Order: sequence, then C-alpha cells, then structure tokens
Amino acid sequence: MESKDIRAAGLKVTLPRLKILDMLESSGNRHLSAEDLYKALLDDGEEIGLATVYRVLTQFEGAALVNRHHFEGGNSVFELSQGEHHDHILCVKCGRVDEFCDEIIEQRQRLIAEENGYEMTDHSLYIYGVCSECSK
Amino acid sequence: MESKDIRAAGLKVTLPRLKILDMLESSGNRHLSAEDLYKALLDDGEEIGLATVYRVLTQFEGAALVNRHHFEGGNSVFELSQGEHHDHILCVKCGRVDEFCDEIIEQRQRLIAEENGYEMTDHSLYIYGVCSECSK
DNA sequence: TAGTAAAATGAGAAGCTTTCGCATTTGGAG
DNA sequence: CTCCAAATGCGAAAGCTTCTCATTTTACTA
Ligand SMILES: [Mn+2]
Ligand SMILES: [Mn+2]
Ligand SMILES: [Zn+2]
Ligand SMILES: [Zn+2]
Repeated sequence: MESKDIRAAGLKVTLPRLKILDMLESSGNRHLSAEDLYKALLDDGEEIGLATVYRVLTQFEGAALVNRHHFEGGNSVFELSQGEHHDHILCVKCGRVDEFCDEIIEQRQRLIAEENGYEMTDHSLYIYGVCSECSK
Repeated sequence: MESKDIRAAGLKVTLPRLKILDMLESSGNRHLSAEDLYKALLDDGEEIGLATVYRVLTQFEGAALVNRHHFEGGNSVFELSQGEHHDHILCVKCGRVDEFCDEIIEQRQRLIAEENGYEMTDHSLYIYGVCSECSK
C-alpha cells in the first residue's frame, strides 16, 4: 500500500501508477528499463502505454520514489528507492548487477567536491568487470 | 604530428582523421561531443560528415587515442587520452567540468570488485554539484 | 451518490543522438 | 603512376525518449 506515497508526491492515485509500483516491487529484477517494465506489464495483461511508463517513472524519480541509473550501453534503468544510497558493479558479459556502498569512497567524494569548490548534489559510480560466473 | 598514432592503430592517415585530432588538441574545451566537434570543423571550413566524426571517434576510442564519457543528460563526450586516468566533477548549473584522480578511491574500487568476485575492466565516476562561480 | 473540473492516459507522431548502406573518393603499396 | 582496399559523405534508418491531443479517470463538491 503506497497510495500514500503517490499522494504525498502530489500525484493522483491511478491504476497505472499503482501497477508500475507493484511491478517494481515484485519483479525479480531490481533494475528495470522503461521497456522492461512496459513489457512485464503487458505480460501481466495490463494495458498501460509506454509513454505512461516513461512519464510515471520520471514523476516517481522527481518524488524520490525511484532512482534512475544510466548503465553503460544506453538506456536508463530504474529501481525503487531503498532507504540508503548505493552504487553498482556490473558484469560486462552477462549483465549481472551487484550493489555496494563504500563509506570511504563516499567520504572522499565529499572531500574532492569541497577541494574543487563544488557543493555536491549527486554522484554516480559504476564499476565494470567480469563476474565470477563469467570468468570461469 | 600524430600520423604515426593513427598508423599505429592500423588506420589510414586521412584528412578527416588528422583534422579531428587537431581539433581535439586545439579546442579550448577538452570534452567535446561528436556534434560539438562536427560544428567546430564546419566553422573552420572543413567538409567532414557527421557520420565520419562518429566513426572516427569510435575508432580512436578503440585505439585508445581518445576516451569517451557519458555525462548526465545524454550524449557522449570525447577527450584526447592523457597518459593517466582521471575522473570528473561537473557543475549542474553551468556545465563546467573539472578533473581529478584520487588514488584512495581507485584502490577501494579494486577492492570492491575483488570482494564481489569481479575482474574489474573499467569504471566511471562522476560527481555532480554546483561550482563556486554558480553558487555565488 | 451524481456532477464537474482538473489531471492522467493511450496512441501515434516527432525529436535526438547515433549507426547503417552505398555510391564515390582517397591513401598508399607496388 | 596505377589500382584496390579502405574511408568518406550523404541520406535513410534505428533506438530511446518526449510530446501532442483527444479521451478517460480521479478527486472533490453538492
Ligand atoms: Mn541498485
Ligand atoms: Mn577529462
Ligand atoms: Zn557475468
Ligand atoms: Zn557552475
């Protein structure tokens, strides 16, 4: 029941928005592209337009309900916001995605921003490599 | 004179390739999109197709003559390879780009890859914020 | 509960960046 | 200098994402 989250964002509680939130929660894959989400909804028999998926995800991002990532290769992927921030490590062979958070890196980033006279607003860190499965 | 670098990459030394390399060297902006580069060449009176710019940049990337970055907001930008690796900090207001390299972060990344069973091949780190000029 | 205004949706068109296909040109080995 | 493979330029086309607008849905009020 996240109707209230949607409402808190100043958005109407509509069926498409609920379905999209459901899918983000229930899908096995934590990191979905708009297209992935759209197809998954179609498979579930939902009739939601792709444009709506994009619109809603962008609104959810604005409301901090989801996070958007730009993995190498092109299109955006989305995931439900967890309480805490995390970064990503990806397998360039199979597409596997793992998550991590390193406080030392976070700290250094803040320091570097400061040293360069920036007020940090955000950062993105992706590590690419070959996972243990793929390097066997 | 980088004709030899082009040749070393197994590529013919053509006028478009030389012009593109020149522009990457001489442009005030170290980080250029394909479109930027294309327009700058047009302004110089060169007749080089946009498709050629993309093709050549991709080949140069393969030959490690240039590096490609995906700054937030969409299109790729390119810069001449320096000897050493560096990461980027960007102003979300004015687009300013600064460069840094932090050995502690580099180290932690290698460690994290290892801990997760990955053989690291690459990484990308962007810090976003408001620069000192823009926060006045 | 029914009526209403505003917000949201779906479908397709359109926008942007990047790549492709192919006829023509160019570089460089011989 | 000749010749062929490689490279180029142009326009078309391919992704991904956003926009437009007629229609539907939501949330509020009476
Ligand atoms: Mn994640
Ligand atoms: Mn740089
Ligand atoms: Zn893998
Ligand atoms: Zn700035």
